[in-house]
Amino acid sequence: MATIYDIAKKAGVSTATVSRALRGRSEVVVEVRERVIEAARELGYRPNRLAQALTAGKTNMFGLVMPEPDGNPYYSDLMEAISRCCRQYGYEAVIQLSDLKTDDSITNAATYLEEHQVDGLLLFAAPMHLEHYAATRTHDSPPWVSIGSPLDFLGPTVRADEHFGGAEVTRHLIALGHKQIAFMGPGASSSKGSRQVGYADAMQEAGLPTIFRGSDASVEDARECTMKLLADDDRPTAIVGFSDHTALGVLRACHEAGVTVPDELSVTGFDNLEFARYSNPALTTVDPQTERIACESVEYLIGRIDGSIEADAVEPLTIQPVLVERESTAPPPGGAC
Amino acid sequence: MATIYDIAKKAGVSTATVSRALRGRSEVVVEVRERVIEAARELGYRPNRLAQALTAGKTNMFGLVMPEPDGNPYYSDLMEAISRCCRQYGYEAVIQLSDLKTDDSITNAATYLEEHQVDGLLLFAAPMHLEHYAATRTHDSPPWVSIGSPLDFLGPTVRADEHFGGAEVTRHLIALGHKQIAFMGPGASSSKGSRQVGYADAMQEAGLPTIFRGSDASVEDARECTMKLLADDDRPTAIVGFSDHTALGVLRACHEAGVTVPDELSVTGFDNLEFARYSNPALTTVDPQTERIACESVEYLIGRIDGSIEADAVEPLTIQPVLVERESTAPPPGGAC
DNA sequence: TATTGGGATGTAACCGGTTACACGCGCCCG
DNA sequence: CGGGCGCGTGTAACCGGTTACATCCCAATA
Repeated sequence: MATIYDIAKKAGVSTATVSRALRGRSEVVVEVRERVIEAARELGYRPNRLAQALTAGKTNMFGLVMPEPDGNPYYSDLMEAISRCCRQYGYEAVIQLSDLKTDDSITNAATYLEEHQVDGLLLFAAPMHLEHYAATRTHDSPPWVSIGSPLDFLGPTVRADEHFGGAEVTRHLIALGHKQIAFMGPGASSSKGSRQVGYADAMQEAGLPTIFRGSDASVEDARECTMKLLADDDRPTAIVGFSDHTALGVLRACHEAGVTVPDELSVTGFDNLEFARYSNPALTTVDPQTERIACESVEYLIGRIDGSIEADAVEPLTIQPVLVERESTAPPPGGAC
Repeated sequence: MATIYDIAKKAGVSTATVSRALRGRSEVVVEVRERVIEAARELGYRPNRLAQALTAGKTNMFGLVMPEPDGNPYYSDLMEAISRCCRQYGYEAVIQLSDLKTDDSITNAATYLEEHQVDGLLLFAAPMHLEHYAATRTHDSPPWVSIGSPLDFLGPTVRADEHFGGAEVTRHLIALGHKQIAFMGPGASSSKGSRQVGYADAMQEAGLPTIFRGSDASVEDARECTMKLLADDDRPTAIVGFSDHTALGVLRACHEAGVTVPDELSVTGFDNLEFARYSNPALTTVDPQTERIACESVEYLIGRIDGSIEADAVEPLTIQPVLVERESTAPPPGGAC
């Protein structure tokens, strides 16, 4: 590759002048500037961003650590939103996918990005991963923010109010007259702010018993667990899905079992993915406002960098999700009993 | 951040020795090596990959340029496959999303990655973007390969045999007895190897007329165009979707119009996304073997780098996709007439 | 005319690493 | 006892840029 030395030789000036000319510094006289630019063009010069970043001490990149999507389109939504928002502020998002196998999975991915001198980090991960990461950070680590962590995690966070979302969708079902409402998906999460707890709190508020089923967020698990649930004698009249992805498995099980949604069973999701609008029936779900979360978290990093936000201002920012009513919910069979 | 200079001072050795010790070179005596490593640990040292890459002339990164997913989960599948495969070979994938607004969209994204000194580029893009890119490359550009470009594009390419896939799914419908089969999605593509042409060729082979509908790959467009199509007096008995994403819109339109799939209408997709297995009815589709495409293209780049593959060995590698029969296809209503 | 000032340009240090080469030391051998 | 060898380590150049500072030149001013 051509370097500024090649340009300098060709244009008969020093590298300092080349650098100044290319960066549009005013000190360079017009005639020289044009000579330099012409030489650069002829040589097909491309700046080496590594070298630039090394001297500048700044890469204009933000690192995004997130799980491998594994078929769940939510992650491409998130990625796209973050990427777009970074660009608005003159940054590029560098994405690092991470399996979540061990406690230090996220930390490793983040460390890799830090070694690449990203100017900030966005972490989409579970509390335990975040705790591990936070514990390993030092004062000279770049600013970071956790996205969407559905909990009382102590640290800089921008998230949807999942508790509210979970409660809201549950209340929607209760208002329709449902009394037996199951939650399908990873339920063991103990964190206070989660969708699961939102569901549980809404149920308790209404004096109804909670029913947790499912072990992970996969479609297949949701399908299988729903199949079992539907075979029960007194099966629930509504299922709250952990995510749209989970709800897909639920809907599929209903189809296989010949159960009509929403006439015989109501189903809800969470994420408002594109397919939720087009599934049959279209899915009642919760829109977590991913675009807003993305922007707020990027803006937080920008604030940290320009100094307008202090490192210890850890007030988590919570975005209110909105309920999207569609076709998959209706009063329970036999009317609101 | 701590640098090797800090370590050198702390351990009482030169930076050269620090570098050697940390990289595990044998020349360093054990006692010194341990002293250096201990100092590094205490200082929380993290190597600056920018500086390393600058001297090494190598970043161990591959750039992936692909369109903004815009709700289509195919792209996260692709991204994940590529990312995973790169890692197997000791590389990391850096993803750059690109809108496809202008001819140079892809070129700009690729240039950005080249300036970051990626060791190779994977481009997922349309022929016109690739032509533009190829035209701007010079001999000192890093090796690159186009992925999935469904055509007779001249240049290094790994792709699914989309023509075969399109033809295969069409033949499947013909074998079931369908005579009026429409293609839904962007149809104007003139490139020889596309799904569209596969469909058209299979129809012609059987002496049947082609019916092209739809203008782009969006779900909404597919839904609207299908609605119109279903209102026709002699509507088709089967619809070949450009992608699973498109088929989603088709299925939705059927649901809205009260048309039962597959009893009254057969529908097929292309991509074999996860939701295709769980949609109602489960979608007959074509699996493009994304995992294999990803691996082959990464291996091509590796080959170019280690010199085992010549730059002008442009024989495009074509992967045979496989038809996945599920529930959305059946003989036409009234039997095979 | 000598002085001052300021603009254009070059020199060289620096960012954080890697490594070719030089050097010093101890050991072995003739 | 001297020369050669090899090992461990340090010095300094280098990767490709940016920029503080020095320098030079010319016009304006006293």
